[in-house]
Amino acid sequence: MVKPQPKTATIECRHAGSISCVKPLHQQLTRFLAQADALCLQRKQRFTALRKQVLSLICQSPQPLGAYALLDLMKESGRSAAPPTVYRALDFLQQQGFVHRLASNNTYLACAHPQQQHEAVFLVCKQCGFTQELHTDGIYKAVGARAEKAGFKLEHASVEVSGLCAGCQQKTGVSQ
Amino acid sequence: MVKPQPKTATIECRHAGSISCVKPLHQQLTRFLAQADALCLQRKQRFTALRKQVLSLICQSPQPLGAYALLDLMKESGRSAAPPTVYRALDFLQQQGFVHRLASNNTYLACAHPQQQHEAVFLVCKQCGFTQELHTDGIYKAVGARAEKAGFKLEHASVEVSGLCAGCQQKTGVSQ
DNA sequence: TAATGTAATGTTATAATGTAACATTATTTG
DNA sequence: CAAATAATGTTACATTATAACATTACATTA
Repeated sequence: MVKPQPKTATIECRHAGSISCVKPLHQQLTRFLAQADALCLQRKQRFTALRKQVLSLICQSPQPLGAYALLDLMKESGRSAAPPTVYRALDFLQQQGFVHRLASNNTYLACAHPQQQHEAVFLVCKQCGFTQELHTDGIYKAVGARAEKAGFKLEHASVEVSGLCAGCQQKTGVSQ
Repeated sequence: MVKPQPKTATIECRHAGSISCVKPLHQQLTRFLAQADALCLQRKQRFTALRKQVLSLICQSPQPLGAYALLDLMKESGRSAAPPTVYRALDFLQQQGFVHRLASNNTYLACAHPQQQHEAVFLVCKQCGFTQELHTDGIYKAVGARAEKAGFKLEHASVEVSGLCAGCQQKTGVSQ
């Protein structure tokens, strides 16, 4: 996938912490890494160079990255790496809530709100790959209520939406 | 508890067609296949022996099946098959809306309501693999509204919930 | 600080999932 | 029937992910 350059997210919200969801994450890289560092310290987890590099690469990418794309980037930057290395780092980063995995296309992206537990909705543009993370209580409440009604104990819910982002609609939608 | 439905003893929900969402699909196999057959005829699509076998196997499984599990079942039943064969059949069945694919665990399951276009919510038990397909307008309306607000043109939404089904909660949850 | 235990990473090999490309067979249509 | 199209067979390979074990880094404490 992926050719045209993505637009940036334009979602307004007010979360704790120093990361803004309005500004693209790669423009706040230092801040994002510092926050991860602080959270690890607080949680007595080790934010090693490897983990930091992986998070940094994901953070700098305009689109979510696959594990092997990540591996290639690591090699380019001089660090030899094999699949288990990157998968382990990804596991850690997911556990800490710093990245999410998109099951619909096997990619990973930085989480805009690593401070708190949350569930998110992802809007994945099938044209350019740009992915927005939305936080919406309403949807998860509805899912939770529906699950409970079915006697099901919800542990994790994943909502992934495929379609066209605003930018790509303009580019491809005019002819129709 | 299921509300008593008006008329036709075998149909216990309000959907068009002859398939009940209350009764397990494998207990209505013949009917399910007949319906798929009828829909294909109507749509001028070919419901070949291969496609029928794949749908039948999926339908008979209590849990969603992976493509390679399906392949094994086909081999057991005497038909030699290679991956592209089963993937092509799955593609067709998905296009016709007879099966869904679960991205969260790369499996396929029969659709309880192949008659109409719909979006579904899947409750996947991480213990036993049993998966329920729910239809809930509310959730999809909420997702759609949220996407629209973000200027995103929704084409497909996938909602997959992981947790414990009622049965497995009893088995594993007693100590708590 | 040396000894020890644990966590993290390196390394090799392989499993699991999915597709490209082209050959062959079956079905439909002129 | 011939020709076109659709479906399936077949080979090879791409992509995604993990198992198993070796090594290194870090932390603890005697």
